Amino acid sequence: MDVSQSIKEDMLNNQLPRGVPLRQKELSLRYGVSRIPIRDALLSLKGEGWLVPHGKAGVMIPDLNWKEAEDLWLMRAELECLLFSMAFDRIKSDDLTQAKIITQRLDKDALSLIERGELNWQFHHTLYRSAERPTLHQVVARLNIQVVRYMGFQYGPLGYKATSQYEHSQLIAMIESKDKQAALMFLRRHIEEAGRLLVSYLKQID
Amino acid sequence: MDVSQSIKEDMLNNQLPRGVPLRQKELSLRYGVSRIPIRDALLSLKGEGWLVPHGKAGVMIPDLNWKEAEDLWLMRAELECLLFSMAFDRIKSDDLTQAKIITQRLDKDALSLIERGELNWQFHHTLYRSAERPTLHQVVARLNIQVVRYMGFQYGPLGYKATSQYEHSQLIAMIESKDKQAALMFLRRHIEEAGRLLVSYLKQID
DNA sequence: CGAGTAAAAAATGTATACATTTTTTAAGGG
DNA sequence: CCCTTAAAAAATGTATACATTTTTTACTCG
Repeated sequence: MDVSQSIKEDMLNNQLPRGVPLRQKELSLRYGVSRIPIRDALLSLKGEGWLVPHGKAGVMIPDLNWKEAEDLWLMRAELECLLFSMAFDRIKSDDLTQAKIITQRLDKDALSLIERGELNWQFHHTLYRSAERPTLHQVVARLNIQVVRYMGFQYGPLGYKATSQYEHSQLIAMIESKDKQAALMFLRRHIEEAGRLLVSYLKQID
Repeated sequence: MDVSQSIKEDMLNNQLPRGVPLRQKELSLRYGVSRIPIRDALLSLKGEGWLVPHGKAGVMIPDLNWKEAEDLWLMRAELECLLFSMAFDRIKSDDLTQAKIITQRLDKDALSLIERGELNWQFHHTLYRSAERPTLHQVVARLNIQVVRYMGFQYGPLGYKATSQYEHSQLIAMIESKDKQAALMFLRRHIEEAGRLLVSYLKQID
C-alpha cells in the first residue's frame, strides 16, 4: 500500500501523536522505506490538509477543534448545496442505483473509519458528479477529505450512523420524486445538523 | 529564491508549456538544482492547484477555461462574503489603515502579475482576518491563489485595473461608515461582476 | 494500412550519502 | 533564578546513483 494511505489510517486510529512534529526518520523506520517517499507523502498530505506546518520546518497532525469543524460544515453546506442544485436535473438513474448500493454498503458495521469516510463521500460524489463542475467538485471533495478526521467522534460518541443512513435514503427518495426544492433544503439541513451536533460536542469536551 | 516560486512566475509569464507533462530533468537544469527539490516543488504546486496530474505519472500546467473560472468566482462570492460578514464588526482601524496602504501600492503600474496577485489577496486578507476563522480563511486563500492564474486576462485585455482600484476604495469607505449590509452586497457584486466579465471573455476566445 | 505487442528508451520513484538548517542543551552573565 | 547565547546534536534539505515504472518506438501479424 501507498505510504501516505498508511499514514492516514494511522492518524485516524490515533496511532500517531498530535501536535508534535512528525519525524521523517521515525516514519521511514515505521513504514520500511527511505526518507524520500516519506517526504513526498508528508508534502502531499500537507497539501490535502491532513497535516499542517510545525514551526520553521516539519509538519504535525493538527488538533481537532470546534472552530475548524464549524467552518468545514459551514462551507460544506454552502458549496454542496450549490453543486447539488447544478446537478439535480441531470442526475442519471445509473447514479441513483449506485447511490443506493453505497447506502447498503454503509449499513454494514464492519467498516474502518477510513472506509466509512470513503463510502460516505462516494455517496455524495455520485449525486454531484452530473453537475460536471470539476473545480467546484474538487473543492467539495477536499472538504470531505478534511471532514474524515472528525468521523471518530461522529460514529463513536455521537452515534451518528443510524441518522446518517436514514437521511441518505430520504434524499434518494426526494431525487426520485424530482422535488428539487425539498431535496436542496433537506441536504442543507442534513449537513448543518450534523455540523451543529459535532460542534456542540467538541465545545463540551474542550 | 525558492524553486516553486520561480516556477509560478514562469507559469504566469507563459514561459512553460501548458498541457504537456513538465519534465523533472528539464526543470532541474533550468533552475540549477537537483531533481529532489524539483519533485518537492511540483508536489506542493499540485497540492495548491497550480498543477494537475498528467496520466499515470507526472504533472502538467492545467489549461485555463471558463468553467473553472466560473466555479472559482462563484465560490469566492459565497465564501468571502461569509468570511467578511464574520469579520465586519471586528475590523480594527489598523487593518483599515493597512488596507489603504495596499490600495495605494496597487495603484503603481510597475508590478509583476504575481506581485499584483499577492497584493490583491493581501487587501482582502486584511479585511477578513479579524474574523479569526483559520479554516474558512485558508480555503478562501487557496481560491485566491488559483485565481492568480487568470490575472493575465483581467489586467491585460480586460483592463480591469481601474475598476478594481475604485472598488477597493469604495469598500473601505463602506466599512468606515459601518454599513454592513451595503458593504456585503458591494463585495458580492465586486466579485461576481469580475467573474462575469472574465467568464464571458474566456467563452468568447474559446 | 492499422492494431497489437515487445523491446528500448526515457521518465519517475527510491535509497544512500552529504550539506544545511533548526532545535536542543548547557554554560555564562545579569 | 531566569534570560541570553553559543556550541552540539538532531532534524530537514539536497545531490548522486540506482530501481522501477511509464512511455515511446519499431516490428509483426491480421
